[in-house]
Amino acid sequence: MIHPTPRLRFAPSPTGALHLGGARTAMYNWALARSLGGAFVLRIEDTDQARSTDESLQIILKGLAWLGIDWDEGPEFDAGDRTNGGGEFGPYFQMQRLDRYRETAAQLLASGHAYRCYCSTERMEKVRAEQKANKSTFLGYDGHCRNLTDDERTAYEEQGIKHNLRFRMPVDRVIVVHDLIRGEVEVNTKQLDDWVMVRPDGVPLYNFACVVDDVDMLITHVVRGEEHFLNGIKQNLVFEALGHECPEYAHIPLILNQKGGKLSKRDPGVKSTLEYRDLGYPPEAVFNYIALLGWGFSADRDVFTRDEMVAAFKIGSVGKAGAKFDVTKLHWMCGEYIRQWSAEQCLVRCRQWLLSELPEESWDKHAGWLRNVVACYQERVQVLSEFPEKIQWLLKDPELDDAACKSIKKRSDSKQWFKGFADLLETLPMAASFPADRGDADEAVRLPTREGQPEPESSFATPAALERAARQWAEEQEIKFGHFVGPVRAALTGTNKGPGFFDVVFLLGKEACVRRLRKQAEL
RNA sequence: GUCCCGUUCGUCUAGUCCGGCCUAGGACCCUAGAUUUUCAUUCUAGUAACAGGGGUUCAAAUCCCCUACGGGAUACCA
Repeated sequence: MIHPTPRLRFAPSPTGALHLGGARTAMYNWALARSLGGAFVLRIEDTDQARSTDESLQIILKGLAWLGIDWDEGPEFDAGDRTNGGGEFGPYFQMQRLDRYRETAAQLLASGHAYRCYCSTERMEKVRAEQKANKSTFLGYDGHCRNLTDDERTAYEEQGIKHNLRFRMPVDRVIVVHDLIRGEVEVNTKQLDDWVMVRPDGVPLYNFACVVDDVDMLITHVVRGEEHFLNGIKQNLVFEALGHECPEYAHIPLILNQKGGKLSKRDPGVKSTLEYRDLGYPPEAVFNYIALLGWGFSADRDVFTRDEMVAAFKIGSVGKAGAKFDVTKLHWMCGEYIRQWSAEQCLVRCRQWLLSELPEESWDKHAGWLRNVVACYQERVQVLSEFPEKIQWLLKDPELDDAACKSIKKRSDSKQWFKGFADLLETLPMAASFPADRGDADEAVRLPTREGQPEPESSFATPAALERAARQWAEEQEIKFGHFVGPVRAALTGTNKGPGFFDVVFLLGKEACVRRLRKQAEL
């Protein structure tokens, strides 16, 4: 048997956000395509005209691009570093493929696989209600128009009644499908009704359009959510009616919310993909996390790159059970990625969150200082949107929080220390405070200060120089260094958390340190 | 109602296909300790699971059956 080029597709309908479940489906398709050396196609299923919007389309495209899921064929999209889309099997919007559906529908009508149905929505509702009332084991179309005579059809037409097209399902036939995840599953067509392929207005419905496109686009593998499992059976029969072989199917379980229920927009922590972007989640981390929902990279590793995932990905090893979404682990994963970056990389990534608090010009003017600020918080944040709040104390004199007040009150000598330490700082060649020009103070110093690193040389007081001066002073004053740091940090930063004490003093600069110490000394 | 799928630490999972290497491994969370000027990071240690019941077998998390529970489907949505 000839093995065709693997071609996979993700086929979203642009009727809303790309939530993480959809993103994961796209990712599994993408990963399988990449690992097989095949093509990844993005097809837009916009036949539900009432709900499809261009806005949703853009959200989906941006969401995929943000996660680094690139497509070989599909809508064209400029992702900055590359252009996705295009391709010779287009158009990739279903509403632009109506001719193909029309042709194929005519073919199926002619071959008897489809028939015209004149039943009204009202009648269908009534049939359905009766079936429920009778506790029927079968719910669905009753086949009213399945065997209409020509005369009956003509009569309907003459009354001006529009028809839709239904697929004639085989009666009582067992369909065996081989699913890459579920294995062999048997379904009896008794469960399925004659479903609608084409609406009265000529617009096709999902199960029909999907097959026509999968045939035309030479799709070889279909990876999608398990809510489509039964659709797979219906589609199977359309492929058969059309004389084509079925693609391989893989139905992946859904992502569940923390309670084990279906993911919905109301669930906390379960948002549209772009919301994660806007909250400063690193895309690599989100990618990594959702890959893990239903799949294991290896027995002892959870953190891996896109390339590593592609190399390791096997669709058959995706689990059959639904996975619950755990925001806490996502957050841990984010922190893990942020810590992997160099300080410089982190700075660039943080740009928008820093500039939300700072004048644009400070990006260049205080480049070194910002680099050091970011570096000090790199191991203290999990999402980048934490930055604005974290750096407030550097920008304006802080209100003291409870822990800070407590820390100051704990030592009866606090206020004397503030005054004395302020006096000391005034004698040192310290860098100025933001927004004043700090000269090249930040050029030589690379924060955070770590044990054992060589001491930088600078005409300014470095954290190491500050520490020497402070320790010596404390010794002369017979102050226990450990006692002194807590209250002073509180006075300087307004809290008892944060970077190393001398990094704090260094970053804050002379004027602000002295001002805050004297202010607290007098309260 | 009917049909399909599932169920390993609180959570994500490894192991299940081809029963013995499983006194069930890793990660998140939590707890304790170490390091530290705080917080964080880092490191060490600890708690914690084969849904229940029957079989088959010398041997079952792994195979079979039943029950319970969960998810999905049952649209002129996708």
